[in-house]
Amino acid sequence: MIAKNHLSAIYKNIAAEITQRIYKGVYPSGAYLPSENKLSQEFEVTRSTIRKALNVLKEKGTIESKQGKGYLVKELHWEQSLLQFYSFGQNIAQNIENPESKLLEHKKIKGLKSIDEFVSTELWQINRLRLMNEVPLILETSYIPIDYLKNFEIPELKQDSLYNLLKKNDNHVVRAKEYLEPVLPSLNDQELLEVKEDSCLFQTIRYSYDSENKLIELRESLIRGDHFSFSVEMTL
Amino acid sequence: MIAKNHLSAIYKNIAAEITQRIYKGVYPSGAYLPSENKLSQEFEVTRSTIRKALNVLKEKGTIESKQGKGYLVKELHWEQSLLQFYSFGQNIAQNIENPESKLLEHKKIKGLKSIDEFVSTELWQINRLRLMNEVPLILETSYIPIDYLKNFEIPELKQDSLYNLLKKNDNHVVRAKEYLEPVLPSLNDQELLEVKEDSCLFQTIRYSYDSENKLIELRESLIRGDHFSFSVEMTL
DNA sequence: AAGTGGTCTAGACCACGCC
DNA sequence: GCGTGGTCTAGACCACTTA
Repeated sequence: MIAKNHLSAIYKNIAAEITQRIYKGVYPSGAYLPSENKLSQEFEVTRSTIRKALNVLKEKGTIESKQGKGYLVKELHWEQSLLQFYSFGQNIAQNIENPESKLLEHKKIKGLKSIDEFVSTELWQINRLRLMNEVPLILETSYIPIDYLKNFEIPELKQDSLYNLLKKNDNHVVRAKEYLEPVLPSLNDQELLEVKEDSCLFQTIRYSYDSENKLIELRESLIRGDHFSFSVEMTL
Repeated sequence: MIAKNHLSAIYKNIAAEITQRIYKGVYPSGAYLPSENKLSQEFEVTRSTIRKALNVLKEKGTIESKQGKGYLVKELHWEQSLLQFYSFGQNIAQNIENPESKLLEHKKIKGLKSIDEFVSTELWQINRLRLMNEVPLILETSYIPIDYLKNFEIPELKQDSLYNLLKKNDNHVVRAKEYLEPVLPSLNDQELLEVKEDSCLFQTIRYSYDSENKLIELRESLIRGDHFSFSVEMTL
């Protein structure tokens, strides 16, 4: 039951409740939410209050409204949100074609000195190479506590995304922060990404957290700067 | 007068009209808009329709609502929006301290081959160095058609921002797109930014357009990657 | 006390998708 | 035709700011 609490508006409580249900899988991604009318009956408010609540989720990109159909729970929405800033080339909005992912290595390590949260945590280290049209573009290294990824089968990684695997282990990423820096490739990077020693790369580091604010993945990516570019657009 | 046109919702037309008034200076930045009640009288709609229109501008960052006071027209909001992605260092949210701007050079050039819009346009080329706490951080080169910046006095540049100068010449930037790439510094860059040849930089290229979609500034910035980092945060 | 934005109600009509 | 989301109205009460 949603409390009528004047310290925080009702629509915010409803938005939080619906978000929780999405986390917990009551409203699974790919499915539609109950209609505005049904939700307004359940929460005993008018349709406009429900609309205001749903609008909160819509702005965050958690759901998407389709006239005549309903509210669709989006999958991986936040990962796409991060990716929307990347584009290929400068003016061309090319589509992602023939994406491919090669698993280079996976092993257990005892911890990461440089990351406070992972200093003494047993981790999976997973190295992958991402290609597009057979051109190597991104070199990824993920670190995930083994506790969060107990059922880990190699073939799954080739088909499923890491986030889906985490989901199956009941770990839901709800917040992520990503940092970008320009770097030069190491010898190993040069070989794998097929670039020269003087061609700069983007290095991104992404921290992914669950709803309890625990770090569940650290991902370092090296991205070829000659094929990717980061872009931001602003309109008054 | 706002037409009741069912091809596009009324609130969108009102939002566009108010945006135009902000462009034209009817509602200058730093001032408050007329109240919701007054606007609903003028446009002959209910308060909720006005609120929906104002919400469009609020989401874009054009205006800001303050309970009990009104809607404040923000200044340079889009430039701040671009800047919000930059941060100093990785985890520290340091403030910008002792900012300084050195005018290195300014001259007229006959055009830029690499930019279609500027191939045969007489341009101002303005080179500036930005420092923070006496550390050189950003090397900027701006190209502006001389037609758009007729009254150009050197001392003004030291105090006023380029956008304010353009505004005084009745050129209002309403849209900008910025691209980011990792690059290595040239010899000249190394000297000015005080970095070594193997320390990577961010190169950003920003295109600024006015309301008629004319390119009014091209700005290339070289940013020290060891002091700046780009970051994006996403929340479900 | 008066004016402002923030929230919420109850009801209406429209445009879209599907059967 | 029916259910869905999208828009709009008319009015109420609240919280905040300023005088």
